[in-house]
Amino acid sequence: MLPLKSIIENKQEVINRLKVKNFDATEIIEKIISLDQTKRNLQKEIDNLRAEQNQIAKQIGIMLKNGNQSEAVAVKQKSTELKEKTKELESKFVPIDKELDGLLVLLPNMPNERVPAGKTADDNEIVKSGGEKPSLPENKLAHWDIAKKFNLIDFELGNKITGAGFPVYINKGARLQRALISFFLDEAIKAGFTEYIPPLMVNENTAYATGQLPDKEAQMYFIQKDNFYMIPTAEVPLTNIYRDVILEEEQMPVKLTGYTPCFRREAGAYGKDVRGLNRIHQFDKVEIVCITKPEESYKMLDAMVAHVESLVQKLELPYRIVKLCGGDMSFTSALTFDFEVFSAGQDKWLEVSSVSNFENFQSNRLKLRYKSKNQKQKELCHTLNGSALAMPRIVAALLENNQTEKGIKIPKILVPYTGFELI
RNA sequence: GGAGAGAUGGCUGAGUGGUCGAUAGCGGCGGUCUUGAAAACCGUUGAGGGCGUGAGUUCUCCGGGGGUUCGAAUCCCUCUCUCUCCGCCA
Repeated sequence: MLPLKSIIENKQEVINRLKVKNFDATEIIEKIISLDQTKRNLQKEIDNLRAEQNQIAKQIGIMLKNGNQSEAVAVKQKSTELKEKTKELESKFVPIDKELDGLLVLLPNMPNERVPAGKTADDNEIVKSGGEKPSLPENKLAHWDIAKKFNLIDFELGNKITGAGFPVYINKGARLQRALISFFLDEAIKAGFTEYIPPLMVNENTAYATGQLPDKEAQMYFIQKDNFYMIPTAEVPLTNIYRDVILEEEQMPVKLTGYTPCFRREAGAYGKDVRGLNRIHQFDKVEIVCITKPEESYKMLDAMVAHVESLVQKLELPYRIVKLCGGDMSFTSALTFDFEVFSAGQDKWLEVSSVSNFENFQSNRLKLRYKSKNQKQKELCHTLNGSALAMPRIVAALLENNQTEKGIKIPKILVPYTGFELI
């Protein structure tokens, strides 16, 4: 949620920047400004009335102490009248306040000035490529065939136990998965991140604070009986650790990491991208989350991108870094870099990470602030997060790119984790 | 799942209808003393909003929501959470 103050103060800039996200905010902002004005006026009136009532209540207290019963009764009447008037104003105030909130929630985050205009993923900007695409024989396989051939992942078994999109990992398939989790966590810890194992289900407040509610309700599994949501990403519980927190300046930057399974309903997903591991309902991911001072968030974004890059490099995967255009960015992001790895069996680039700076958009809802050392003022922090990394597509690319006559070669860096060099 | 107790400021913990945004202790910050530090002493120390250039002023907040009252941290209803005992259990 954009802070109201900055919307009012930089009205034109907000409108212009949101255009990059193909969002016309003109009307909403006009409405917000006028509602805010009405709200303030009402609040002023209500405050004054309440001040008067408080005054009277105090007087009555003193009168009764002094035994002036009759005097007190007379003043009570006055207060009752004021109270009715206040109630009347409040009944106007509440819906206005709600409407204002409802409108604020509709505004996406402002894209950074570096974000290119554009409508779809085709307008994204490839900022860097690395690694080399493998040259595979004609009879190369896609990962779902490799998984079957070596009995690594059983998709049908998942259908039986749960349903489509819940694969079962077996033997070296399972061990490879576990190796990757450990490797990613170790790398994050080396880079200064603190590991957490958070809950996999969250309550409504938590889901709201990171923006999954009301926006992406359909994406989450919901446990009706207890009112819990299954997390779609570790970002949700990890970031919420810092909900309603006021940090000291020297506590920043905060750097968290955590491995969790992620659960996504993917309602409406269909067609070509859903085969094998490409899009599933439950998958494993190591997430990194950072909290910084506003002036340091873009430096941190660069560091996070560099960290993720080092991971795909160590795994010897061909990759490219993509800067998302306004039209392809998420609602909450100000600047996003996606990482894609080339999966040679399918001849496809697969998105394996998305690293974003949310600036103060999330902090505003989280009420995550810091107290600066010199000026005593409290200011909203900036939050960032990224996958480092998401397993299934990494597994897909590793299986596909490393297929040889003798079997699937495990990248050197992973061997200490897997305990085998070949599948 | 059953029975009971509780939720107060960074923490501990008072407060059961009238200057209570809240006693006290600890912690934090500033100062005196000291070569420096500790101790001791003095002072200061919650969050959010409105109005005001400012000093300031005012409103709201004692787990969440609702109610009673001129007036509520204090009474009533409801929800959530925590603790203790019993049951079940990795």
